[in-house]
Amino acid sequence: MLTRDQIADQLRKRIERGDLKPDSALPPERLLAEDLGVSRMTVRVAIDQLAEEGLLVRRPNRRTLVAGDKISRSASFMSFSEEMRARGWRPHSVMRQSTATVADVPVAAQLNLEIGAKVIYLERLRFADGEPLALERVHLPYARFAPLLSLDLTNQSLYTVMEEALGVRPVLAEESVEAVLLSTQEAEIFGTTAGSPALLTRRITRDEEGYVIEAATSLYRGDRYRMALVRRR
Amino acid sequence: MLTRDQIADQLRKRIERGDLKPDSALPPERLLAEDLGVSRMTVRVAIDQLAEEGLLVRRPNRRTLVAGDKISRSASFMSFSEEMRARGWRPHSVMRQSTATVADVPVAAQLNLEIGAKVIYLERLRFADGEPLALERVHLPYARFAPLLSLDLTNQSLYTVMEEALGVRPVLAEESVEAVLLSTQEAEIFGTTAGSPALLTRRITRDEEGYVIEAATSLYRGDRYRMALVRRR
DNA sequence: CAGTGGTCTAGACCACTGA
DNA sequence: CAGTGGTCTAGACCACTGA
Repeated sequence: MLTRDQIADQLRKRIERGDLKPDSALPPERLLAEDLGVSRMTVRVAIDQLAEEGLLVRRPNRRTLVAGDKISRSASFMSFSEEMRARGWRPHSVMRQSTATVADVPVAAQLNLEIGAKVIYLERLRFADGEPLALERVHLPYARFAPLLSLDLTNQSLYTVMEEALGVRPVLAEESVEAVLLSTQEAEIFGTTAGSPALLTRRITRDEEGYVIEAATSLYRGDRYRMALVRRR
Repeated sequence: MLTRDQIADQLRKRIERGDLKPDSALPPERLLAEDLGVSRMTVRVAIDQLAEEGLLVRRPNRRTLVAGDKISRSASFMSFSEEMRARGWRPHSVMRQSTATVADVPVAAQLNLEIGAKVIYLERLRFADGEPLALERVHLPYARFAPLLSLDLTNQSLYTVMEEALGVRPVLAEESVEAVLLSTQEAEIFGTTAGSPALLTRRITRDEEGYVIEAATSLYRGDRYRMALVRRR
């Protein structure tokens, strides 16, 4: 039996191959269901999934359209490594710090821990195509993530390691983004000049159960990085 | 018969009233369906809707949870006025320019028009609690939006006017965000100093049919504004 | 008017959880 | 093991679109 995901994959491939052209209409749902030997509801959830990704555009009472070329993909979040690869840049990292320490007031509040509770602190300088692009500072609860300290995180996505080694899936991130100027110290790390513009993002990430698993800040060079996102209404 | 939306509203109210407490489990879907006299599938789409908004947290094979207090709402986009009111600030605007002009190469590319096609240009300085916060520049296709030029947009949300006066609903926005420094001219408009950090967002907005309805850039003072967003994975 | 997506029903079977 | 969410079926009726 064909599942929702298999049907979505099939449609995705047809679009990528060009069988279904941008701005053209999809066949009627009832016809797709019959051709694929599934019920119409199953076709609908597959279409919903692709519409959510931005590949298809639903129009009430009219056929669903294949999205135009320029609509970019979903608003889901990616790790630094994933994002850089998606943009065609080669990522690598230098680990500057990786220690166990204790939570001060702001960190405790962000991670929902007691003040003084053990936490892990990671600081990585992240490169794209050999150039330093972002300085990332992450706090994690020690109780859940102690094993991370003995793993090599230099060139691995933190989210991938969390998932594969600890079975923890980050699913929701609340982020804020602001514009700041680089301090002398920060400029030195990037090899640029103090007072250059930079994007500072703060992120609180939660797992499937809604528990906070990470409080992170990332400082991106303003002259090299632009954040992209898709919003819906 | 109860619909998906009515069921979602009912659950939303129960959560707001505190009948359903944060971090507690929702009743089983089968029980809710029976109590409400609807089928389980209908209950499920209502729950999906609230989970999408961040009010509920689904857990496979376990009861759905009411989200904890701190999880913020959806990642949908808002107009400047809507966003300011949501943050508890009083918005107002000064219209600096509102003219018909012709599309140059970048504007034509963004709006999917021929070079030289007629477009509307709006430039507004936007205030929060009496302080200048953002400089917004918008291009719209003249063919669809000519009536806007004769309306008062000084203190109205552009999206509200589009919807109410023209029946056009903005539903999808592709945005990019970067950090820049204010030029002497821009600093003068804000009444601050050149070289201050600022957030520059570029936005392409589409209607329900996927047509581009707006190409906008907004320049936010970095010392006063922080962008907030929620990402999912 | 036929075509089409939006929504709903009343079941069914599955995989996973946790006592 | 019972409880539970995830997925699917094979229909049904509705409202809107556009010829």
